Amino acid sequence: MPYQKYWLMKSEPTSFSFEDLVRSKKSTNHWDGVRNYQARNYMREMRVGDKVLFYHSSCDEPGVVGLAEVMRTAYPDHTQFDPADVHYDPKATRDRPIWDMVDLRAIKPLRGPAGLDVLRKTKGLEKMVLLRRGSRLSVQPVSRKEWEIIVRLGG
DNA sequence: GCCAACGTTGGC
DNA sequence: GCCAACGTTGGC
Repeated sequence: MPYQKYWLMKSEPTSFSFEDLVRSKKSTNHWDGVRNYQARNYMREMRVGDKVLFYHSSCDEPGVVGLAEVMRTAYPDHTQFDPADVHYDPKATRDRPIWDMVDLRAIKPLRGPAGLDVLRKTKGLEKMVLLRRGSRLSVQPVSRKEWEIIVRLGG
């Protein structure tokens, strides 16, 4: 396998939670709805086997709740073509898709969820994209060390 | 290409 | 619900 990378992906648990991923067939599902170019471009960099921190946002306890891995590299997000979908993009066509998604498989939940408050206080995570002021990217790169620290936090 | 207005994100 | 920070849009 080529060089393996680490990522963090945000989801609002009310729309799609880590538990939803676990309950999916083969614990695998597609990650649709990304509508930000930088986040999309990061997804395009993903390779099968890359590891992902699954983050819950806009909820009572925001934080990393589970580990996942990339099962399929970027391919067109079907929701961009569907006028009935909230993520519909009239500028996208089947011939010229704009937005991509990847498939993820749940590896395991973190026993002690690594809450945002905890992450902020944890040594070695000072430079995490997630913790940068004003950072809103829903798909972000994570360093190997950051990954290891957070996995250790989660037991 | 500038930039004001507007929309979205996401913690609190 | 508030609001800071950021991204996008569109007139010029």
